Amino acid sequence: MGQLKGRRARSPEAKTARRGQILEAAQRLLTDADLGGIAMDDVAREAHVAKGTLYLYFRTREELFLGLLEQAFEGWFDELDTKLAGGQGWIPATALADLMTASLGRRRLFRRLLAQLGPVLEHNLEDEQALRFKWRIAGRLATTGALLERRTVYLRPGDGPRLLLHLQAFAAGIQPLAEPAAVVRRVLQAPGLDVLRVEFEKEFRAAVGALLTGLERTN
Amino acid sequence: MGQLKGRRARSPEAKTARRGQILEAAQRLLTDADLGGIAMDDVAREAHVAKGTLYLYFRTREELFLGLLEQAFEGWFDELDTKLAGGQGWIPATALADLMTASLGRRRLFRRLLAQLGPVLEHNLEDEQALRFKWRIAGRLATTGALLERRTVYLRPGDGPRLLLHLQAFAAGIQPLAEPAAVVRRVLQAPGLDVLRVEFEKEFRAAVGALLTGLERTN
Amino acid sequence: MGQLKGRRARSPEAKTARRGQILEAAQRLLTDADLGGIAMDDVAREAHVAKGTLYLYFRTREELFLGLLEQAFEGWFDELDTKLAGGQGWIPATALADLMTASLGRRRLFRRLLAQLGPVLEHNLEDEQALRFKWRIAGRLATTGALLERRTVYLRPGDGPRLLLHLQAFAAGIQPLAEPAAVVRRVLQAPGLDVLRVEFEKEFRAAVGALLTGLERTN
Amino acid sequence: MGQLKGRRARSPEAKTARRGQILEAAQRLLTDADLGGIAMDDVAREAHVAKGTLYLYFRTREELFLGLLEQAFEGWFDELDTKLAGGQGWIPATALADLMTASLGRRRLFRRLLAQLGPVLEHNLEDEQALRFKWRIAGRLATTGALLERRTVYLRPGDGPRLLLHLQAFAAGIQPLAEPAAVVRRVLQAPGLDVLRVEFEKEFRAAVGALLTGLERTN
DNA sequence: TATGAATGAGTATTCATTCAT
DNA sequence: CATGAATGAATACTCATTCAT
Repeated sequence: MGQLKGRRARSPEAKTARRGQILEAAQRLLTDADLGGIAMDDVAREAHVAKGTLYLYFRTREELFLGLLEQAFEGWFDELDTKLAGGQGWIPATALADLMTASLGRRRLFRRLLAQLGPVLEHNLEDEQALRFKWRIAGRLATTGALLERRTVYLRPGDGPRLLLHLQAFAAGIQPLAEPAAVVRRVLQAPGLDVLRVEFEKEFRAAVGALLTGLERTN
Repeated sequence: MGQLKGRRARSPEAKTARRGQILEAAQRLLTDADLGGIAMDDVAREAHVAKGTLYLYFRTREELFLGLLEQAFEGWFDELDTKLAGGQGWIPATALADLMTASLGRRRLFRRLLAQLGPVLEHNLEDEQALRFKWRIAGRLATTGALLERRTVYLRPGDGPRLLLHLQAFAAGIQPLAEPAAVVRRVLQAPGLDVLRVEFEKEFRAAVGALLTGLERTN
Repeated sequence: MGQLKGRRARSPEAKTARRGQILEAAQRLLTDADLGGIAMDDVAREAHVAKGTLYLYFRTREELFLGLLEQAFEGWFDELDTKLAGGQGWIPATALADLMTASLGRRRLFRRLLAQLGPVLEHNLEDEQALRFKWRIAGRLATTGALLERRTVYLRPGDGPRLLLHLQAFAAGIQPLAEPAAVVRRVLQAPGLDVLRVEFEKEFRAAVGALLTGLERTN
Repeated sequence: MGQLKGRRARSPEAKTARRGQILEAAQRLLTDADLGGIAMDDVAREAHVAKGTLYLYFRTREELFLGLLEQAFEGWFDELDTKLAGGQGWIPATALADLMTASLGRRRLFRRLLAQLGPVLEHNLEDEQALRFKWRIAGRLATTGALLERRTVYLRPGDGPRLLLHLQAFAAGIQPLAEPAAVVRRVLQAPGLDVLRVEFEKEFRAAVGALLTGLERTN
């Protein structure tokens, strides 16, 4: 784990640890606050690190939070890989829908970051960082997607990664409806607005269930 | 229509016209720039209006852009209503997928705003404004959703509005992938990143096609 | 009285009435809010008049509130004149101190405006307005001051107006201590800050009592 | 003293020095301009510091200027303490009036800030700041007031602090008459307005002289 | 490496005043 | 006279980023 608090990080491991320490701090803050409401100052304070130190590990604010999203992506892919590689036989559409709903339902931070990817996170990045990120995602998409294809009948070559992409897109799109801003949350109590009171897992499961069923029946 | 250029807007129609003039200006700016990159100064200049005038028609920046989104929503619902009320008989899943893909494919601004709804737009609003907006959406969701149910066999009561909600969520989620920030666009040229080079209509059609097929076969 | 609400003010009386209507509105607002917290919009609304109308009767915001102060000054002088001209014989120092304390103690608005005279009110005025105001004050200072001299033994020629000037200055100086801003009011609850918890009438009476006694004994 | 010009202030002393540098700049500006006419931009420029730096040392504009007033208060109390503790024997009323007039007569900035205390300075403060300020004042009021009581026969216990409070209130009240806004200064040249052409030291001395004489004769 | 003081561009919002109707 | 849209100057404050120590 490379325990360090105020010490200097000289070894590569120590540096990785410090990087992680910062990301964890950011993650903690994001549990309660919106991305837009978190300043670098806050992250530094939460990480028990000086503000300047942040910039030793991340070139920009966006890179920092993108790092968080990357981590979240990895976690998701890891889980899927485990689940998919662990089992045997074909996974029926409904089971897969359940699996996906569960994995994304649990990952609130992931969903929240996902929803900010385009509007916020992918700005102010060096080409290099953006490339690294995209490469990483593409790679895991390929791997996990392949795994997905292997465990299903209804996914044709190339459909695995694509499905994953669609799922995360849908999750990103549902998220703001499921966890709206404070004003909206308050306002949605009003009668007649039931349609807009959305629960992530319910809607996600429904839509993804239909989608997978559709693929199953078609192919 | 209350044509006015530099004149003062005294009549209700003239005021509505001026409001529209501002919204159009904002819309024009949004074609090229990100929401985050547009200052009130810019809108004022583009609308040939003083900055203070903006605040005569919109209480906050967010309200202004939310107004734009509302307009876009209305436009979408209008089109769907026309299409759905105009025809006869049941619409098969594939036809509906085509219809939806077309209507959303054409509405780039709508998609872009949709993607910013949660992260940006729904902050700094008065309860009153938020409520008005949500009410409006809920109302049209109900109407158009009902129309949808009437023209399909596979949509059960309540599924119409819900489907619309899912579609816009999916559109919002796909959008940032289809039109990423400049850095990302550049970077995606790299080989091996094909999966991430996403075209809105293609992906949307595929997913929605499957989804509707799924519903069709299930119900 | 020149009853008018939305009607036009053509006759001089009607115009004066409308002017009064505006001043009354401003006065009403000043009861609860700080001068700095009252916008021309507010005055207009309270006076049931359009904003532009305000500028038909007062050239600037400052002139409006200076008008209020002038009115308050007149009221004060009127009262003093009545009291002083009404009685007979010499007024002892203590009686005069009581009289003055009472008359200023009752005039909260006057005191509040007085405290803003220099910092705020006397800016953004045309020479003409400033002159008119000062002339008016000087005139009444002279009259009432003379009255004061006539009813006292210890005031020598010229001391009357001067005393009045000193009294209003002291009132203006005490006022912010007696009615501090909200934060301060809250904070003054803390123990050890008793010296700063000031009651206007008490302090004013004490100081003025001593002052007048001093004059009485000296002259 | 922590001499620094463009250097960074890391040590506590250096930080105090920088704070002082900012206050001095504000002070310099206040010599010619009204509080209301001084923007944070101006202070920053005058202090040769970036605007943001101001907010490293003062939370709000009000806090900055309140800091100035506090400093001025301290200076006044310091002088009084020196004068009062330095001498021997009882101070007669006239001598005390002279002393007070001199000390306040010299402190133009103090008087000007004093006159703005209520209307402007004590807004937009955190409770903490307000409390600190009031505590400080109360403390020095107590000390210097006690000193005052020790050197006089006519001040009874508790009258010392109170007298000081009255004196500064009177100074604050006279100040705008003695140094009115430009318009007024111009206008006061007119004949018949002699009463309003006020010289601080003269009026202050007269009133305070009487007041102290009154106390002397009474007690 | 780490620090945290310093920077300064960036901006939404307010509001007295004007002027077209 | 009255109205109330329109104006646009004015400004405190934030915060990502830099850089002296």
